[in-house]
Amino acid sequence: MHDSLFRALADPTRRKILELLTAKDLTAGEIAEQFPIAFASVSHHLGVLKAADLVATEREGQFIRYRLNTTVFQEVVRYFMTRFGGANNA
Amino acid sequence: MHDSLFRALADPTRRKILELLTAKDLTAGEIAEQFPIAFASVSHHLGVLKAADLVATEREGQFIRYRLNTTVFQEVVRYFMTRFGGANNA
DNA sequence: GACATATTTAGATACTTGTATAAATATCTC
DNA sequence: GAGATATTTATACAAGTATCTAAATATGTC
Repeated sequence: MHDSLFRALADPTRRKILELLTAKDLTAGEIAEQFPIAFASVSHHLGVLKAADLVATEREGQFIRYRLNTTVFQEVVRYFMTRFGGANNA
Repeated sequence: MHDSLFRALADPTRRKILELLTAKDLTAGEIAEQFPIAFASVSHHLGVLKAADLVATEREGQFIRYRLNTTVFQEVVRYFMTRFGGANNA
């Protein structure tokens, strides 16, 4: 269940994309500009992030705007807090 | 810097190992028993977790005991809290 | 030191994945 | 609808990885 989520977070380009989106929502092109790789490659990463539900999209005319899905991040934090955040073994 | 950490978390077997270690410290053999894969494969996963500093080891005679390194988990939570936990864009 | 147990390391293989280029789809403007 | 811009999808390929078996290392016991 968490699998696509953690796999999505495993790539540094994708984590960078997420960090960019914390500042403000961005179109696919605005995101792709920030990276030295091909637009299609960034698009692939965006697809992975979307499949993991880490981002959501909305079409705006020719553009597709990406935004963070903060709900899922809360789930990630909850995952770590519940499993690893409590009292530790001796 | 976080790279080995997130890559380590990307595999479900490794996450399961971490969860086992939340209950109590375990030897490599005790961990390996829990999985349907070869001992050597589990050993490989343990090596990845150790390289990511998610676990620490201590030799006990013939055995090697693994324990969680909770400090790193706190760093993970902090990563998410600082970057994605705050107020969101409109 | 020889043998048994515990664990890791080495080498091989199948699978996954990140990237590229090229083609396809979608929207806008004329 | 033709052409331009924005984005995704298809295909291919190189690099990474999860797993296996076999060999190597480390410790304990005799």
